[in-house]
Amino acid sequence: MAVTLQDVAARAGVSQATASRVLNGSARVPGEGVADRVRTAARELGYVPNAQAQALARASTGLLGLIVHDIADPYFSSIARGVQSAARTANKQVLLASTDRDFDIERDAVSTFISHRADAIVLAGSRQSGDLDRDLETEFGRYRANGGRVVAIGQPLAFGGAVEPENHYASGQLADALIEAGHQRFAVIGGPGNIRTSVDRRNGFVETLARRGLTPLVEVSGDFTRDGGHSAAHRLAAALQVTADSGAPPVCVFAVTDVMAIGAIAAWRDLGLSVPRDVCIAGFDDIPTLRDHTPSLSTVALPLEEIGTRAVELALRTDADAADLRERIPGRVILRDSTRL
Amino acid sequence: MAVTLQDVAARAGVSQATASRVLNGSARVPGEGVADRVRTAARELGYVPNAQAQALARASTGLLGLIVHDIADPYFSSIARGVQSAARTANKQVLLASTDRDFDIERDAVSTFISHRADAIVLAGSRQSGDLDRDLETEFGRYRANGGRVVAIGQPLAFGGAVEPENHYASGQLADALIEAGHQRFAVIGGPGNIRTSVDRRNGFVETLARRGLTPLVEVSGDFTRDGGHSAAHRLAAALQVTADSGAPPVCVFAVTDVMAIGAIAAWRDLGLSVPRDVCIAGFDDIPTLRDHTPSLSTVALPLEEIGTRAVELALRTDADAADLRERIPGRVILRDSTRL
DNA sequence: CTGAAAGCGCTTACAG
DNA sequence: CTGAAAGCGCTTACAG
Repeated sequence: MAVTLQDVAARAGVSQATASRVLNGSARVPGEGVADRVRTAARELGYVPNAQAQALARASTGLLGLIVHDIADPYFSSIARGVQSAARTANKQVLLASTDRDFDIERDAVSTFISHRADAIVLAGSRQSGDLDRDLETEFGRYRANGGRVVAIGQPLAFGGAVEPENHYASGQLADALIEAGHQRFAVIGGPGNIRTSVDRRNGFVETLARRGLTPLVEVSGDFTRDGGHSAAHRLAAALQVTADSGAPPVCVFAVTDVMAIGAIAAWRDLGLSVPRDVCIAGFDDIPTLRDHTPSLSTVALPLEEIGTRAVELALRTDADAADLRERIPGRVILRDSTRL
Repeated sequence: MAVTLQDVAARAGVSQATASRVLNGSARVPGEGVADRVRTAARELGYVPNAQAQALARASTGLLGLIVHDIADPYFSSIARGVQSAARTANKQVLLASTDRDFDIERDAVSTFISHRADAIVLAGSRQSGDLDRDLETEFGRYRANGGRVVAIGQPLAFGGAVEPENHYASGQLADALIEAGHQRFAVIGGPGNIRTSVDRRNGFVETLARRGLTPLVEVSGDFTRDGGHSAAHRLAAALQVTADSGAPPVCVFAVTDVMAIGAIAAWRDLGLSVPRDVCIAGFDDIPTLRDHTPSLSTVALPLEEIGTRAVELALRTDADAADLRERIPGRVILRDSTRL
C-alpha cells in the first residue's frame, strides 16, 4: 500500500541496497548524483520508512516503554514529561502504559512492551521491594538476557538500574525541620502498605520522630490519591477530636504525598477546621500545580522531571556495567504556611 | 536471540504455521493434543511473540499515537488518561509524544508515528484551524490513504474525525451566568492567538458580552500556562488600577484556562489583592487537581477523560464513513467562590 | 487439520 | 561505490 523502499529504488534506477544506504545515513557514502537521485525519488514519492521493518532487520526498535500508575496524577505526569524530553533527545519513541495501580495491568504492560521489543523499560510505579511476582521476574530476566534494559523509579528491583528519591532520608529531614519549627505533636497519613515509596516516607518520618523521643499520636492511611487523603483526614480528625479554635497548639500531620495533603485540607475545611490554625499539615513531592494552593503546603521538593530524564539516561547508557546502577535523588525540605505556628 | 516461533514449533514437533495458528487464536482450531503441545513448548521456552514481525506480516501494528502539547499539564494528562484506558480496552498500545508546544516537534512526532505505522493518531494539541502546514497536511493525506485514521481534539482539521469541546458556546454560557450573578464589569485573560481553543473561548465570552451590551474593560493574554496567567494578571491589574479594599464592585476576569486562572490569583495575592473581594475570576476546564483550590474556581467543566476515550473510539471505529465524524462535547458552567459577589 | 512457501519492508555482510 | 541475496520473525493463502 504505502510507498516502499523498492519503489524509491526503482524510480531512482538503483538497487534497494543503495537506496537504503543513502536514505538512512549509513556510514557508506554513495556517489554524488546517485544519492541525489534517490533522495529526490523518495521525496517525490513521499516515502516514509517502515519502522517495523527496520526494527526487524536491525537490532533495535527505538522504542522506550514507560509504565506509571496513573498518568493523570501530577507526580507521574511530571516524571513522564522528563522521560519524554530525554527520549526525544535520544531519538526514542515512548510507549506509555498507565496501570490504574492494578498489578495485573502492569504485568500485561510489561509483556506487551517486551513483545514490541522496546529497547528499554522504565517502571515508575513503585511497589514494596521483593514484591515483584515470579512471572514478572522471569519475564524481565529473559528480557534482560536478550539485551533489554530496565530501570525502576523509586523501587529497587533485584536487578536493573534504579533512580531512587531519598524518600526515607528526606522524610526524616522534614520531621527534624518541623520539630525545630516548634511542633511537638504529630500524626501521620500514610499510603498503601505495599508501595515502597509510601512505606519509606512514613518510616523515615516516624523513625526520626522516635529518635527525638516522639511518637505519632495517630496513624491512618489511605490510597495514594486526593480522595485517599480526604477520607484518611476525616478519620484522623475523629480520632484526634480536633476542634476549631481550641486554642491548643495544632497537631502537625504528615501526609506522604502532596496530593493526599490537599485532600486532607479539603476534608478539614468541610469540618470547619482551618489550616494551620487548628491542624497543620505537610506533604511530599512539591507538585508544581499545587504550589499556588492556599494555605501553601510545606513539603519535600523532588525534581520530578529530572527523575524522568535520569531514568531514561540510565536506561540508554551503553556501558553494560551501568545496567545495575542506582542513582539517588535528594529531596529538599520546604516549610510554608501549612505548618506555620 | 530471543525465543522464536520456529523454536517453539520445533520443540512441539509441528510446523511454524501450526504453531502460529494455535498461539495467536486464529479462527482455525488445531487438533487437541497438538495445540497443547505447542502451548506447552511456548511456555517452557518462554516464548514472547515479536510484535514487530507480526505487524509486518499482518495489516495492523496495534499502535495508537497520541500527541499532546505538554503531558505535565493537567488538561492533557487527564485526556491522556482517557486515551490510555480506551486504548487498553481496545488492546492497543499508545505511543506518546509531548511537543512542548513546538510545531516542529509536533511534525516530527507525526512523521515518526506514521513511520511506526500507528493504526491511528490522536492529535490533542489544538491550533488555529487552517493553520496546519502543507507538509503535515500532505503527510496526513498519504497516511489516511494508506488506511491510517486521524482524529483531532479541539481542532477541526480539514479531514479526519474530531472531538470538539464546545468552547465557544460554553464560554458564552459562562458569560451569561456571570452577568446573571450580578457582574457588570469584565476583563479577559486570553491565550495564544494561534490556538483554536484559546480563540474560541475568548470569542464566545466576548461575543456574548456584546450581545448583552457589554465590552471587556481590558484584554491581555499570555501563554497557556500558570506563568502565562501570572504575568498577564500583573499587566491586567496595572491597566485596571485595581486596589485592595476599594469598595468598588470587583471586575470579573475570564481566564481561558483554569491553570492560567490559578496563576492569576497567585499574582494578585502577591499584589495584596484578594479574590473575590478585589477582583473576581473564572477559568475553564475544571481541572481535578485544582478543585480544592481556595478560593474555589468558577469555571466550565469539561469531561476531559471522556474526551480522550471518545477520541480513541472514534479513531478505532471500523465503519469507513465514521472517518470524518465530529463529536461535540458540551461544557457545564460551575459558579464557585472566585466570582462570588 | 496441517505444512511448504511466499511475502511483509527493510538491512547488511559478501562479492564484484 | 554498488548490487544480489539472505535473513529478521511472523502470517496466510494455497495445497494436500
